[in-house]
Amino acid sequence: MAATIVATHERATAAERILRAAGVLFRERGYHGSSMRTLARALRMEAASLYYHFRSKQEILFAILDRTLDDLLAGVGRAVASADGPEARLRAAVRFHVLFHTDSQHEAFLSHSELRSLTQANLRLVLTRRDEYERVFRGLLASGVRAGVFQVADVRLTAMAVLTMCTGVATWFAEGGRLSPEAIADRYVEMIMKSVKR
Amino acid sequence: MAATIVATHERATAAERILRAAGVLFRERGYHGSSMRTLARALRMEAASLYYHFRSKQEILFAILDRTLDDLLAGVGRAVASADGPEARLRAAVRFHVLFHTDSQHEAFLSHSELRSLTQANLRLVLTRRDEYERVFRGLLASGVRAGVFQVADVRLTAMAVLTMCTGVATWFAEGGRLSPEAIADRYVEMIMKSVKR
DNA sequence: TTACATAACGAACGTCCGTTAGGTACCATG
DNA sequence: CATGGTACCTAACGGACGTTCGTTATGTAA
Repeated sequence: MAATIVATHERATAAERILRAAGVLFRERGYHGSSMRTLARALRMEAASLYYHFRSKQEILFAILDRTLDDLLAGVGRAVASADGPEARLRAAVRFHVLFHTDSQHEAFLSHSELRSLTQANLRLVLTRRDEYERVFRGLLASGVRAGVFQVADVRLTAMAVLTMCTGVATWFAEGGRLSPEAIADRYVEMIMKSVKR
Repeated sequence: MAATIVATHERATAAERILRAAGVLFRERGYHGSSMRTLARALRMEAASLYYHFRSKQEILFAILDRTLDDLLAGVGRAVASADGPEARLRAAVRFHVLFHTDSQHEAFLSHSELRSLTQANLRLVLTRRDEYERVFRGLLASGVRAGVFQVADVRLTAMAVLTMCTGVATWFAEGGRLSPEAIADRYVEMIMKSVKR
């Protein structure tokens, strides 16, 4: 999962190391609260050197969100394809969504909290694909309702509720905490399935 | 609800008008993305004049979060006191929580997204009271489990799931949108009760 | 050896930042 | 009518910001 940004290895390219560090920094202090000098310091380089790899600070933020959406869309596609029937598919999609938010915690958090720091053009690009992602969940809920296995008052609202609930995991999850990502995912799946089942 | 920050009236004090405008601005551009000059412009004054009412930019942020927590704690207290039994109490608390996040959308959003912009001392103060708020929901869930009306695998995790799900409303709610705050609250209450009931 | 690519550097640019100092109208009250 | 607080103003401070510049060190292929 989250294969596009590898980076934890030392053999990652400079651009990947920059994106990884920027993800952590932006998440901790926010986009406007982080300076190119601080980011450079974390990477043991000078601020000017960052401009060899990226044209601007904005481009770094956009690259993070863009890759995150790549991973989200590819991941949910794989999850849905791996299962049969609305119930199993929703389970797989929710499970993926939660695990993604523990796995790529920083980047996932940014995808929601720093949309406001994108230029209008970049925001449009990101929102279009985020919509696409949300449509997957609306589709799963709707087909479950049609099949008579789900009962939800409002597909659109339920999809938002499910997504924001799981997305919230990125705001409080702590590595090495009481519950493992898998345990959290399992319990979230159960809570959600109980809520949407007929 | 949310009576502490009145302000929509023209008869609000200058300090209240500043907090109200700062809430909107910080939410739109973030704390570090908003300057005292921009805030002043929105209020048709000069940046220096803000310092007559507040000692610093940080004090403005803290005042917003502090008042928001006042309102949250007082509101959930009233909600819980207005009902009898774990089920009715949880319903009332959830309903309040959702309505608060549509009502005081900007301030509520900040209470989660701009914690990172607080000084350490201010953060400690805010987190202590946020913990207190979360404990209310954990308490409601636990007493429902003890009474045999709820069945949840993990009280702590379920409380976080419920809270972040409702909190998320502040991220997407739009005034004059498809659903009224009351309709959203009602449906959220139903989804949650269905998920936690035995 | 020549030629070019890669990846970094330190210094400087103009701009904006949060904040402070000092001044000035406008009141209400003596 | 004088006084003093209230609520704002203009001007300025030092510092940090994103970014650009010219330069350098190293590697690699012809």
